[in-house]
Amino acid sequence: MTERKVRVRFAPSPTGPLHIGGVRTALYNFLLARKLGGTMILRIEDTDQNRFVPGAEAYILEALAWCGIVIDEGQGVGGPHAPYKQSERKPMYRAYADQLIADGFAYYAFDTPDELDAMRARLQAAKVPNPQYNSITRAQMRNSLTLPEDEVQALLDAGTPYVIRLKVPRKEEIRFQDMIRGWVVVHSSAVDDKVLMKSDGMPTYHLANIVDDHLMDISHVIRGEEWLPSAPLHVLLYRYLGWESTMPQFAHLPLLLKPDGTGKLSKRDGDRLGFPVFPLEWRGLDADTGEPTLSRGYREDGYLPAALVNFLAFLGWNPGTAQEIFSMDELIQAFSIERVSKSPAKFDQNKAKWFNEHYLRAQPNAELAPYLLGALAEHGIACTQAKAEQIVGVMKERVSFPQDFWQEAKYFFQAPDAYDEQAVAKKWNPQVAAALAAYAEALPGAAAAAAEGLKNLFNQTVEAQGMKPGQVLQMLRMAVTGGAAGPDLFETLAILGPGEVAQRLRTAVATLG
RNA sequence: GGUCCGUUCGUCUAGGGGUUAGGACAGUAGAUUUUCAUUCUACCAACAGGGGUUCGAUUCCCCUACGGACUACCA
Repeated sequence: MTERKVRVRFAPSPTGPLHIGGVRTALYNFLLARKLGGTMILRIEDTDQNRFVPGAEAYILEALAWCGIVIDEGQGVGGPHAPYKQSERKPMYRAYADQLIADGFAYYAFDTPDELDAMRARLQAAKVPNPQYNSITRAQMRNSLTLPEDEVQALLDAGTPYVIRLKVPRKEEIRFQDMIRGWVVVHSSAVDDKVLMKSDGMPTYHLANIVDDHLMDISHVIRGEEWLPSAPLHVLLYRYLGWESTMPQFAHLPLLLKPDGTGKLSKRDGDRLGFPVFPLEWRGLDADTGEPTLSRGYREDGYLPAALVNFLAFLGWNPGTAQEIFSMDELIQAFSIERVSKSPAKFDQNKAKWFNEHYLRAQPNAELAPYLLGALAEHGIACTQAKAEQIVGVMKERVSFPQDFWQEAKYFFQAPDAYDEQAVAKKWNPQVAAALAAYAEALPGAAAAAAEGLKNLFNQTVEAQGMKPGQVLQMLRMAVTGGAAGPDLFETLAILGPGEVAQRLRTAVATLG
């Protein structure tokens, strides 16, 4: 096999927000391109004007960028094969359909929707196992294969609506090699005479896809398994167009399934099970009611892009080693299509969360601080970058998502307005109160405001009161934070500062007696 | 219904004709921690079923079951 430049493409339809499965497809394309020193192309497949959704294209671009999937060429970045949007390439497709007709591989069909329905109904009534427009049934339909030439011409001249269909042979074995599944063989009798050009003059996905992949010199087609059934049709198109020698290699990715039960993961599953199926939040309109809808996004739910990417990469692929944590660069190094599994993967929120916790803990405080700062700003609370970094530093071991910072770290900014009743009932008593009061008095004079100094001072003060630190510690935390659990207590006190701590202790002692 | 694809712990998966079938997530228990969390340790848990081939099959082949995708002038 001759060496060929690796050029892969991700070709979504702008019919709505990009599904998480689509993100994975894009990711695998990107990984392969980078791994092999190739080019990653983004093409927008918007041949169905009825399903166009405003904002979907911008969403796709933003989602990919957020994930760190870089587009080398295509929509949004340009390149030698522009335009990269099929609606803008419309004039290019017709010539290929004409070529197919001229070569006897395609034909005009004038059947109306009603006639097509009637045909299917007839076939179904006759218990034909697979009703379709094909090598047999086309003989009874109104097309350029059955109609006299002059009549066809007359219909064309009269502007009668028509489509162009592929003339699929009656008996032929169509085979191709899939990089993931090996040889796939389909008999042509199972393939119908697919519409290539619609009556509105737009190509269908099938024609546009093959023409563009050829024109853009695509070397590998990596797409979801839902395309496997139409791959034989695509092979036929490459052959009839005379492009078989440069036909890309196919890889059909296993599907992403619902976490429970069975079936393809869908938007509704996310709503039902309470996790996002989209990378970014999406505001759309309900297809049935037209009501505005809001779909959650991984970004808004607090997932770090690196965590999502790592998680997604492992849904259907693994390196064959024990390593599970991979940066994008490491994924590029380790990735190979051969190690993509054949079987579909169920979506596991627990694993996604675990990845996120891992990346959160590995993230530098300086990069985490903005999350807390943002929430503080919303509540009108001022805070320095340095203090926010300190807080997220002690908090990040105990949260799953950045937005948890505010909820968990509230007490750094607001004195508790209530105390954990159970803890109070169990451990609060006059001696404890006295010890805490003594600590409050000693605090302002603390030589060092660092955790270590505060701890020593606490131990000395409590022991001077004739008690053991362990008897008072829990109540110290409770008096200062209101709760019974949290990060290292003296680190917490250090961040708060001796003055604030003393103040809160006095309040607690006054309140609880 | 038809065509195609698939099937290892609850989940993601490794493995592969002879293995105590490995790892991770989740779950459980313990250690550490003033507490919670982290961390560490241990435990729990799988080759869909039936036929072949073979000295031997979870691994190769066939059948069945189950699951999925597709079956539009949607992609």
